[in-house]
Amino acid sequence: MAKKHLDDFFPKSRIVHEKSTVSSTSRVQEEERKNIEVIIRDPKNPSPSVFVSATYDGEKRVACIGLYNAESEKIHFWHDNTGHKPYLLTNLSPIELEKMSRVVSHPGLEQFELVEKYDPFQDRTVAVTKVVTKDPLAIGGRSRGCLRDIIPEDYPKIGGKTEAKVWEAAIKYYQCYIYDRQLAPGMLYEIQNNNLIQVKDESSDQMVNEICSLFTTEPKEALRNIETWARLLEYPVPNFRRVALDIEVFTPTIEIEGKLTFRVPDPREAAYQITCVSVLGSNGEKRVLLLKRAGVREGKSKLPPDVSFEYFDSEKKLVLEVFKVLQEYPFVVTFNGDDFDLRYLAHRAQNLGIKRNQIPIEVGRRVCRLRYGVHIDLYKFFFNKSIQIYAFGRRYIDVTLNEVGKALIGLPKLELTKPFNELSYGELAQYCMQDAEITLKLTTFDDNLVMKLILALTRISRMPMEDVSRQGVSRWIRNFLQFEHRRRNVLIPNTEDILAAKGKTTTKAIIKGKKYKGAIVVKPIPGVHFNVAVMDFASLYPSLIKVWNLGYQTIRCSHPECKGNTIPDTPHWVCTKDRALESLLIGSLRDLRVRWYKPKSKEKTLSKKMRSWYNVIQSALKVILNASYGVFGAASFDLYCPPVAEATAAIGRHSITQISNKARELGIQVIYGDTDSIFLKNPTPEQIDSLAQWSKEELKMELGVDKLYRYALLSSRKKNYLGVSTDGSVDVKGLTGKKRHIPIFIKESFNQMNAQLAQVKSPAEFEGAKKQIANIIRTCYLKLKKREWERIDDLAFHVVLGEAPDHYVKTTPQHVKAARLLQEKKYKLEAGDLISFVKVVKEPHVKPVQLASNSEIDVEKYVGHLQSTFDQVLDALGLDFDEIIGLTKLERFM
DNA sequence: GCGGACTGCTTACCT
DNA sequence: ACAGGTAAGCAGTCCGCG
Repeated sequence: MAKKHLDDFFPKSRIVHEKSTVSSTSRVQEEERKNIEVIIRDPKNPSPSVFVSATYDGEKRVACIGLYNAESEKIHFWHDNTGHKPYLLTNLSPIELEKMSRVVSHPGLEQFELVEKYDPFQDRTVAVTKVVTKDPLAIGGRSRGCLRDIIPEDYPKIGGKTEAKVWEAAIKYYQCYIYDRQLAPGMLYEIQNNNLIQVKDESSDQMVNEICSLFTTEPKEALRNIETWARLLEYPVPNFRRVALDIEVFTPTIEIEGKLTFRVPDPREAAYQITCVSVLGSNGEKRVLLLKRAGVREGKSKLPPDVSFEYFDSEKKLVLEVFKVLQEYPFVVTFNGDDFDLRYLAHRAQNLGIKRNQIPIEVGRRVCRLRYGVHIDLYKFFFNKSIQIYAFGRRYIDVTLNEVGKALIGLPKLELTKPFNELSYGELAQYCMQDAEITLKLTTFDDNLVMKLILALTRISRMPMEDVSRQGVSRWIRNFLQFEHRRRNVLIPNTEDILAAKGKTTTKAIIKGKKYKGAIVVKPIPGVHFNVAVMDFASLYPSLIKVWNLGYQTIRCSHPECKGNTIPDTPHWVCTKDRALESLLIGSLRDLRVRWYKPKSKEKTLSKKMRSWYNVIQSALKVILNASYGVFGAASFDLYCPPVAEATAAIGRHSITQISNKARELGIQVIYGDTDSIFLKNPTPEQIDSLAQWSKEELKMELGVDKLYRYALLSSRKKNYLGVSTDGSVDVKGLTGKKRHIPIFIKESFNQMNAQLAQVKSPAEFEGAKKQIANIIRTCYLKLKKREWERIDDLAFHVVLGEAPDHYVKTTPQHVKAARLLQEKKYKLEAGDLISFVKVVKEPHVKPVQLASNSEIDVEKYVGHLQSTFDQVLDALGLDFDEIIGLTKLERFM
């Protein structure tokens, strides 16, 4: 860290002094005045535009902002005119830098500036040098010889004694621009006299005020932060005019086992013809562009009459027509367009001799951008684990257009009845259009939920829409934290600075190879328990981060007087003087979700439209909050801080332990608990109230009733139970019968059992249900024994390949064995593919379902799986599998 | 040389 | 490219055993 003082620096011609700001509160206000120009929206003026994209224009050497005007439904671009330049920060003085020949002679160097930054580790302002460049590549391009490498490399050569450091050198230029100008992607802007000016729309003021009135007891700083978030989130969403695009390419076929299989053409080579492109606009435009080919029949399609069929005798003309579409629409949605459709189009266009400047696609390493619009690749968005699990509640498992389409909008891909290359024009058009339709509808269903979700995340994360829809939750979190650092003029630390200052973890994980100890799972009391209340802490980890002021700056802070503020079960302590940025921001997001958006999304008096809007926001917040603790324990996160993650988990354990003890003290039996929840047997409303009250007073944590089960059926295993709610719905958690890899044959019986259990209202009614359940199991067993399954597919296990088949070296699990058998038959398999296999008598005891026949099935293996699936529930019910299937004790012994 | 006890690997789940 | 904890099923290894 720079220990130098401003006095140590001698101004030179290239050196510019920036006005320095000192005290921490005035610092923030100062930054705000400087950066935020705001005008009030005038209803009579032409509508302002939404900030949707940000890039660096390499030719003009400035930031370029894409603005979408909801009225004209077009995107226009604005180039920076403020003279903002790329830079990095270093602890070296300009004098020292002047001595470094490779720095001074660097063609990209512009100037050195002296600036002050707040150092979060030392809790004081320090002087650093801002090395300003003409071009972001001068700071950290892929090529060697960029300044962020040169400075530390050459410092010893000029006799430098301390360590040369650079900061903020890995931030994308356009993000840096957003931070410095404190811009708000997803919000309204206007160009006035060629200046970019934020437009304040007063229509959301009332809501923002209402929200803020909920938080008047919060500290001023928190309230301010809540207001900022509320303003971003309450703002209305424009209509995004968009087009869904899908292309079909001639596909070489190969024959396997008499079946024709196709190989997806390589988009980098683009060696085959583009045969069909479907275009489906959100405004109703429906077009199919077809390439005329010899020997292709006209055929029929069931497409509606408003779809226009356009035939091209030249592929080049077809492609150029597609490019017109790409230039005409402000937003283009695809499913895997980054890696296939747009990439193929671009390379094919080159192969066809189309000039570069006529191709509106910028092909990147991983992304394909549009020169004049925004490309949203839904595959990347739906692939995002957080989106998959928390926003869509695991409704889809495989990220394919077919599966996602089926799961979210009930629209599967068209099934082909003949080989792809033999389709008539009509059939091809219909197939292609169906894909475009699924793609478009994935963005329009539930009142444009997906577009709204992307926009909400854009606003929270301060990122362009294209980035937010492709990157993971840790980037979203990183970016809004970096934004806040800049707002407060706090030096953004390097990952190694944090690690060096705060160290690693101290607790021992239960799982080998993990970095620290995690949550507690309370051992369940097996059996049937009537009248169970499940209480949980609302957003446990985000709440702890808020209440305990956790963040990289505050954990193990440098103030001696804070060391007494210890964290249970760890040697760590936390700061009592400064507020951690993470604590503040994550805490505000948590408060907004728990106290405003979640209740609003359920408020019956609101219109369906409003409720669904609140639901979008609360899901977006949920996705972010769910990851907000994990990121601190992830080495890939820029603000990685193991002690923060460890402390959070430790306080979590402490909290659930305390609350369990208190429950018992109140005379309530705790029959189970996991991480943030406790299952209470037959508690009175008063007992529940006093527990919640105690939590609020003693732990400063909100504890509420999450579920009321008529009864809960606990197995002896942790994370395995079944709960029947008061409304008769059944929650199945962790039980084998629910897992997706299990054969449908077994799953069906399991579901039948659940249906029986859902009927049970009182202990007395259990007897009848037990008989029914025994029947279900016996029937299933006998069907197996008599080999009377309907289709062999019903017996298939479905397991995902975590790696490519050749990558397994330590062991060969069964699904890999099956995968290798498929590979022998020339199937192409890679990581992420789902393998369906059955268990057979002969070595190696598994066979891919595609290659297996009924006679080979090892029935005894399946009986074994049937038993283990049901045993998890039967012991709690006091039933015995062997007895059910009619084995006497003697037979069992034999 | 063989079977049981054990560890390790892999996947799917829970919070 | 968010975390750790738990379960199941199988693969592979070690050890004892005349």
